Amino acid sequence: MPKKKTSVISTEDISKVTKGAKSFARRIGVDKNADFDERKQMVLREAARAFVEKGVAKTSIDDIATRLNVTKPTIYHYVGNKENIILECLKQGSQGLAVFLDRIEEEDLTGMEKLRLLLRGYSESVADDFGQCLVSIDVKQLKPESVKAFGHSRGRFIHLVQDLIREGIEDGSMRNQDPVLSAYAIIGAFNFIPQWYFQEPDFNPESIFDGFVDLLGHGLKP
Amino acid sequence: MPKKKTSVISTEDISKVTKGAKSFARRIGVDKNADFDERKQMVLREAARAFVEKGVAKTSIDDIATRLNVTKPTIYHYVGNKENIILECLKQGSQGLAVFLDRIEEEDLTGMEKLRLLLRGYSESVADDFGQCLVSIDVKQLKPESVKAFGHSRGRFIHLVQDLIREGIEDGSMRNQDPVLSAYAIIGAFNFIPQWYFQEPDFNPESIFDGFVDLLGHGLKP
Amino acid sequence: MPKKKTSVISTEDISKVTKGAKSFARRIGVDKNADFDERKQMVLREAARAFVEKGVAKTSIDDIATRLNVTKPTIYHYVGNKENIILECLKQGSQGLAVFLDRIEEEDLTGMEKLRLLLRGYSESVADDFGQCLVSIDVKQLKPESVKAFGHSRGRFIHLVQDLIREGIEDGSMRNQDPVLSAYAIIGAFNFIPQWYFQEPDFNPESIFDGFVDLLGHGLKP
Amino acid sequence: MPKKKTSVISTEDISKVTKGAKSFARRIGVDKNADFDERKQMVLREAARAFVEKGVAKTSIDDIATRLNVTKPTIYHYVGNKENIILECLKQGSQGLAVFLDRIEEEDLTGMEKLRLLLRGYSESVADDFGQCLVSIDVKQLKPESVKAFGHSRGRFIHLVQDLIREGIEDGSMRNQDPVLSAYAIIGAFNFIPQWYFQEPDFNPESIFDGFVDLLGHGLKP
DNA sequence: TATGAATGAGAATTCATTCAT
DNA sequence: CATGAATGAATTCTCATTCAT
Repeated sequence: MPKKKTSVISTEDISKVTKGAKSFARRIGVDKNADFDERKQMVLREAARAFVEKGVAKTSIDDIATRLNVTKPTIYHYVGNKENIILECLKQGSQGLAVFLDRIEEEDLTGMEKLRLLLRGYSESVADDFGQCLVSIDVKQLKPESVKAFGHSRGRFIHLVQDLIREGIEDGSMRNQDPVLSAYAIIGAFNFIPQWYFQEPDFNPESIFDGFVDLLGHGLKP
Repeated sequence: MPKKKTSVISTEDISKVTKGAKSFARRIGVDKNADFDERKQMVLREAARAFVEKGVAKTSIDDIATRLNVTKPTIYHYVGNKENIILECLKQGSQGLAVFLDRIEEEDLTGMEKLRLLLRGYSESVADDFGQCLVSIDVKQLKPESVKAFGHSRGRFIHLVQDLIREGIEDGSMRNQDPVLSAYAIIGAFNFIPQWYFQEPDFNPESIFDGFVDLLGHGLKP
Repeated sequence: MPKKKTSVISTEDISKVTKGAKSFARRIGVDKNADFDERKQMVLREAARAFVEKGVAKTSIDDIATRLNVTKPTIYHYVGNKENIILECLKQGSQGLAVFLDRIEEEDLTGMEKLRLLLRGYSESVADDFGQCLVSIDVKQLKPESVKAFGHSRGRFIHLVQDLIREGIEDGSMRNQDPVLSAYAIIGAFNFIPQWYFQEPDFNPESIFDGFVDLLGHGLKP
Repeated sequence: MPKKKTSVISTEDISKVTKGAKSFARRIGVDKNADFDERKQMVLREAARAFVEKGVAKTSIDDIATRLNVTKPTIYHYVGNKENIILECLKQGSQGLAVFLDRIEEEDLTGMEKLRLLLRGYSESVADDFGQCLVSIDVKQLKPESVKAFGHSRGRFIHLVQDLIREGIEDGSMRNQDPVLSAYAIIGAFNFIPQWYFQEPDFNPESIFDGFVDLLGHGLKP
């Protein structure tokens, strides 16, 4: 059970980055491009955290800069503008998921098994800073164009869950039920995680996944 | 199936309010009865809608005023300030629920029956303008004091669901499971409704409730 | 000969407005709309002066506000945004001219007489705050859309001068010459006025007009 | 008739510079001769073009750097700061003229002949990148000190034209007229050239000069 | 009551400029 | 010589809020 719940997954590499972030120190002899990308990543990660903690609207660029011990223009140096920061956070959140999505579509499993796999990925994803952005940032905050540019991934995920349920019903691994409603119910349950996760120290992604799968698998009834 | 999905429940009273709202500024004289409280309610209702549509952060007091055909100071006259508007919307959202909460605690039913009743109330609640505020407004947008003042209701609801599950397990109306996780899963599923509700014209509160109870009751598995 | 060269034309009404501008005082009992328009006009006039004195780029909204003894948001209250201020100044500059343009197109005169009339109008126009904006603000400062929205008037003037020269050549009131080049030369001469006008206390619009017409009419040669 | 109107006069040397400019950053080694002064000149030339195209205010140091395929600090390395760049561009613009000024003062000609010579020089000057800066950059953009340091040249030119007119009147090569106003009219006409030059592909410095001298020499009237 | 006017406080963004490497 | 990084200082614009009428 992690003490510091900032990011649960792959604690090692992130903490490495984080440590760097604290000083934002320049390391000499490192490949320039890698350096830039690494720092950009620090900025995005810190932004993601701020967004999750305070909400996008209440997070000013200055806030992010202060957290990183730099000044506003530095942030702009790496990420362009706020809309872009949000978008990149969302994108990185999606990418975490995408890995699972791709894997699932390839493998040869029953609908139920696939969904299980997907939700396992989702519960991990939701524990990551970017993953939390993905589920907690309200798309209404973005400009319509950005929404469109991004909306795709969200839609893809929803449809995939629906399809998996349909698949499961067909292959007999699931009960007959409304795939659309069930999909929304499941996704809603998972999206809600970041909103209580930090107040419940007794759970980690694994135990959450287990509990959710238990409920969603067998239902409330005896 | 409602055509206009602005608010599905109790369409009658709402439309009454809405009609009033449109001519708000010019109603004086015509409808002297529209006293302070009634008008305050119009302001809040319109604010709630704006919040749901555009998000709290992107809704300026001016936006609300414009929707009501009045000017900013008028808004302040009735509702004090923005923080207060949000708080009142949340409160009214809670009150919709509270009715059910109270009823449930009184009646003599199994845990499962009570939860069912509660969720029926919740799904209706979630379809109302204020109810949607309740589930969609991020408490992070509020000042810490306000959060504390309000957090109560949200907490109360969560705990109630948890308790009902515990009750259900004990009285045998539910399977043995983690009450905390199950509660969060259920609430998450319902809270998510407003985020997709308007894009799915095939469902109404009733059918959603049925679908959700079906899934949450029996689970995905056969 | 005006002492204060801020605006030469219609000194009376402008000074009246100007006096008001200094205090930006609220007069009671005045028609609301007129009030707004009047104040908007003060803002624009002061902006125009600032633009001419310091250049558009070096004139911040704050500068304009300070000149009027108000704060930035007040400026926005009346005029929307900077681009708009510039545009309105240009528009008002054009309108000053348009009066002459229209009159000229109607009357039955030789090309030379018409041109004379036009230039008389132009030399007056150029002495007004807005007229100076018209000739001294570089359109490159504006967004392409605005340029297009406005470019019209500038083009119209240039073409009119060209046409009048063609007309003059045809009706024998002018020597045969290149209408395009002559038009540009004439307009250039007049547009340049604001750049030296304030340093030459010995001239006023009338004497400038006379001198220019003398030169442009008879040429340098004996 | 030149196809590419970037700079009409002395196309050869300019194109040489231009070619260099494009590979500026990578030229080291290839062309070791491109010493400090030469590169500084490239920077200034490119700056001048940018100023003319987009206006001083809208041209950032970064813009200039990008055009040259280098980074901002490189610009600073060669030219110190923006004010200085502008100043140098103006100075070089003046120098183009100065050549003519000096020549004219020496030769033994009538006022009219001298003015003709001067304007021939001016019309060429105005077609050069730096010359265009000279006539199109608003001195208001500069700091007062710089204005004073530079204002001289502009003044010198104006006074020279006035003097030549006086001379012409005295020696009988010109009609009697107001030398001050005539000077301003003439200079205004020429200064205006860069503002329409690029939209009128049918004219080149030579034909413009001819047309202007025709108008200014003989006047509009028959 | 309702309004127009005005403002303080911030927020995003840009840009000239410097510095260590 | 050239660069990436970083910054201070503006600047445009927005918004919640107040107040006199």
